[in-house]
Amino acid sequence: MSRSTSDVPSQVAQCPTCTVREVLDRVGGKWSIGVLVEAVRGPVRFTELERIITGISRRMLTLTLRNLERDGLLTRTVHPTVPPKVEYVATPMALELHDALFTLTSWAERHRDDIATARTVYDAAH
Amino acid sequence: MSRSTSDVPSQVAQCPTCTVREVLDRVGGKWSIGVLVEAVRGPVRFTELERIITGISRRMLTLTLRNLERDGLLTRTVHPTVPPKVEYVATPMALELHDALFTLTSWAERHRDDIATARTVYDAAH
DNA sequence: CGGCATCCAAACGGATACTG
DNA sequence: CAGTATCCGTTTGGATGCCG
Repeated sequence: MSRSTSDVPSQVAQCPTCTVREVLDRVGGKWSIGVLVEAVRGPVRFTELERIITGISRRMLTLTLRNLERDGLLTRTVHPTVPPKVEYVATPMALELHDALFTLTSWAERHRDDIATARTVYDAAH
Repeated sequence: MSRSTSDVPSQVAQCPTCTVREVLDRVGGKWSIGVLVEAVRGPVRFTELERIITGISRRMLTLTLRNLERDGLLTRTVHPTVPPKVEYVATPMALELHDALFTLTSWAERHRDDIATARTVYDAAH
């Protein structure tokens, strides 16, 4: 792993660091993961999400959905009925991302206690 | 797994979603990954980081270092010399995290073009 | 039902002067 | 060298009214 350039397929993000940041810029938001996870389970409606994801505001849900849709992680389907019905579902790409996040979940679970301890120790010393 | 009930009101993560968020709360910051990556490569000094990580301010470097240290991801070593010398190095736990992030990197590389395309399409339609 | 628009508060982050 | 303190602009996010 060199600091200098290796073979790059496209233009931006040569270094792994930047690549990771790309992901983080998408799902690093406070609510993105939560919305994503629900959409992976199957089609889900706006109001459903609002109920499931505790604490999210109407505005943030909208913003999160729009961003995920824009990045091609979510598909938005409008049913022209009365009352209106809109369903969101994860794309194949999002499913893969969901699986990739499992590695992180695993890490977090393994080290949850270590981190808690580290914090306690640090806070005690400062 | 029911959508309807929120069986656990606790602050601690039971669901995978919350677990992922725990990680993101640590390394989701603008500079965390960059600093982490450098510290994984070996001991690195404050000024070195300031030079390597383009665009970071002195304040943000300090804050990022303190947070990573607090979470037990970085070890800070002070050499009582003149002039002072402080070295930061990643802990074993951080090394594992670094590896786990590779899965995400891989995803981002595979789908970089897809995302770019999705954005173009979305922006054109709105 | 599914939003968008508006207003406001808090968190995040940059620049830089100062210090042991 | 390795920070801390301060100031200030930007971004993020919550609450809510309105509307098709």
